[in-house]
Amino acid sequence: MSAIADVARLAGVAKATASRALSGRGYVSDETRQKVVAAAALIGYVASPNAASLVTGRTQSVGVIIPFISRWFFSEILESLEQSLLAQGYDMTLYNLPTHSVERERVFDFFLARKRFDGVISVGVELSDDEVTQLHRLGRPLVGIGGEIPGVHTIAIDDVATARLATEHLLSLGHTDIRHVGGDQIDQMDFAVHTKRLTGFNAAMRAAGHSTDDGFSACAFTVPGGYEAGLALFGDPRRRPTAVFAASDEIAVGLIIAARELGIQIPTELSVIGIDGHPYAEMFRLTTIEQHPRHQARMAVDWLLSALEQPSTVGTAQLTRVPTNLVMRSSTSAPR
Amino acid sequence: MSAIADVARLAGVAKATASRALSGRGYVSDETRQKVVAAAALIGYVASPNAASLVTGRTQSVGVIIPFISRWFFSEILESLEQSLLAQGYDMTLYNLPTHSVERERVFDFFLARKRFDGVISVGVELSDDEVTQLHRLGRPLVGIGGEIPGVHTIAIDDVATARLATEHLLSLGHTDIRHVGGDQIDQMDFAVHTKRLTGFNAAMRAAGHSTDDGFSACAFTVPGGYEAGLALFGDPRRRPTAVFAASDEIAVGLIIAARELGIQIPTELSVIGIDGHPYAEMFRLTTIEQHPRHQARMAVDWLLSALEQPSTVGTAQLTRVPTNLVMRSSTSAPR
DNA sequence: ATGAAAGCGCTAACAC
DNA sequence: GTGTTAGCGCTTTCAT
Repeated sequence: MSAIADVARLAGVAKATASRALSGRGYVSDETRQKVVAAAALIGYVASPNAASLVTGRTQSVGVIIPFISRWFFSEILESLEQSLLAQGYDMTLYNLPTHSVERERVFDFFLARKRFDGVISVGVELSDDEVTQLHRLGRPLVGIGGEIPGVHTIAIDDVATARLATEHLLSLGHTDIRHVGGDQIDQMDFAVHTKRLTGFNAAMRAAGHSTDDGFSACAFTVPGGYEAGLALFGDPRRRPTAVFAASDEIAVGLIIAARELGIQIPTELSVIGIDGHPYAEMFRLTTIEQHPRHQARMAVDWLLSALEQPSTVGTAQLTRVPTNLVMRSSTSAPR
Repeated sequence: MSAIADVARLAGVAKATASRALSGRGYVSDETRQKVVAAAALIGYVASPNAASLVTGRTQSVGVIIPFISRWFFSEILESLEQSLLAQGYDMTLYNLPTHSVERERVFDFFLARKRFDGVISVGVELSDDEVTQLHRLGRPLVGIGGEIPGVHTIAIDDVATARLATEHLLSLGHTDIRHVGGDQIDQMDFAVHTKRLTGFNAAMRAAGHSTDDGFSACAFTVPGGYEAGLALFGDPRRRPTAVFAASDEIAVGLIIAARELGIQIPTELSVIGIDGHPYAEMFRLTTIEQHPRHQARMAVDWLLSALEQPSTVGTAQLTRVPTNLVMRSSTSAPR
């Protein structure tokens, strides 16, 4: 509607002065600023971000690419990213990129190429070298959450160590017949999360002198996934483990639901531990390892925004490990 | 990087011709188009949407305002919106607006006023008259999902009728001692969804000649919320209903978990019905009423994009009721 | 069917 | 401190 020229005319100054007064950049006398601000308020002036972007190259918005929206960890990240960005005056443009998707190429070649963002946050997406190069060529800072990407600043937990910690907790209680129920090893999430958690489990088991043969069951990374796996795994009492390390709280909850349905007592007959810090953990009194998604999200935004202010930081790509911590609840105990 | 001038030079034509060839608007000979397209591909030209927006007024992006990200219904809507919009070449900018939030004013006055979108989709947000006026003044189409807003085209289910249908199912099985467990009547979601579902419940109960005194328990609209309510409601066997209508599948699942923990058999001692179509419904064999979020999302996008093509449609604000349907599973049966 | 030129609304240099 | 001027990269009349 109204342009900055209208504001300038009304305030009796030049466009440039009006621009300086409103943006805060450059020298303007207090008196003039007041006039300009009043004039702008009077006619309800709102700057056109397009026009500003065209000349400054900044868009005041951040692109987020993420493979899931509805899974707890990711929606938690998303919510936190949105809040942090909004608080700093940034819009958040969302690209939902399922792992094995035909959209992926399109998002990179078409949507991201449009450069409608000042930076990109990649959540749980393992970018290929080509994709990183492509993104870097756009000259915009890039932050990853969820796993190491060469040349990209990243916030992530240590999946192997976390899985080892979970397993060690069960071992320390005296369990020896422990299973790992986690994501399928073929149909992986990015960053080989499934493999890393299995690796941590196997390492802990072997270090304690236990076999890892037949120690793993695959399932979908969801409550129903854990439920299905639980029905299959606990069906035969003779082959039932005394403890299970689930690769996520969702899976752990599904396992517990299945166990209860089969009449198995938690934790006297079966101990279960998960990873995440999901709100359901409380309800199921699930022992779990928290990975603080909101904290990770805030760190990512902080880094991105500071990289925007100090473009020198661009070379500083490094991996920040976020500590995870064990929260004990009564889903685990010593084997009887 | 490269601008349209580069493409034009390389193809040996004027900027205007290059623009026409690439955008598809206006007359260009096939031969010329080919040359231009080849030149663009050669130097990896991508049009600057900012510059284009500045002159066309179109941004090729849509703003979405939504109160929750992690609740199933909303994340399902979000995922579907994103897919539909992406498929049509639109970016999606997300504004997460918790119901009682201080951010709300800021989003309207600052973020939405920037007009960085061609249209707005409001999901589960009951816009005030002022907000609608404000949005309409921006001259952009607006579509709502979740409840009637005067002057705004809306996609919604009939909450009262849906709640009545759910209650009638329990009544038709022969239940007379039925409770409704739903959202708090003071701390409402937008569109008074909590009240509407309670209203539908009360209407069905009274129509069948049953009292509605003491027939309602409030809880959070989540699985843990339903769980808490269930522990409280089912604790005393003497006051236990034979059936419960839960205002959402999440609540219903929480109730079932609580009931099982208390040793109550579903459905022989207690029948439960919910609303949503949540993926957990299958696992808990929950009878539910589906409300098809993805369908609603697609309808909203379709309407918005057609309104963008035919601005005449602007006056056509109307309420489209999305049909809901009962899916019977074994969480309900006749009272014994 | 194509080219030349104007201008979308803003900010950044450079004068004063 | 403030005004003038020159574009940012594109689309769109208006000529031709």
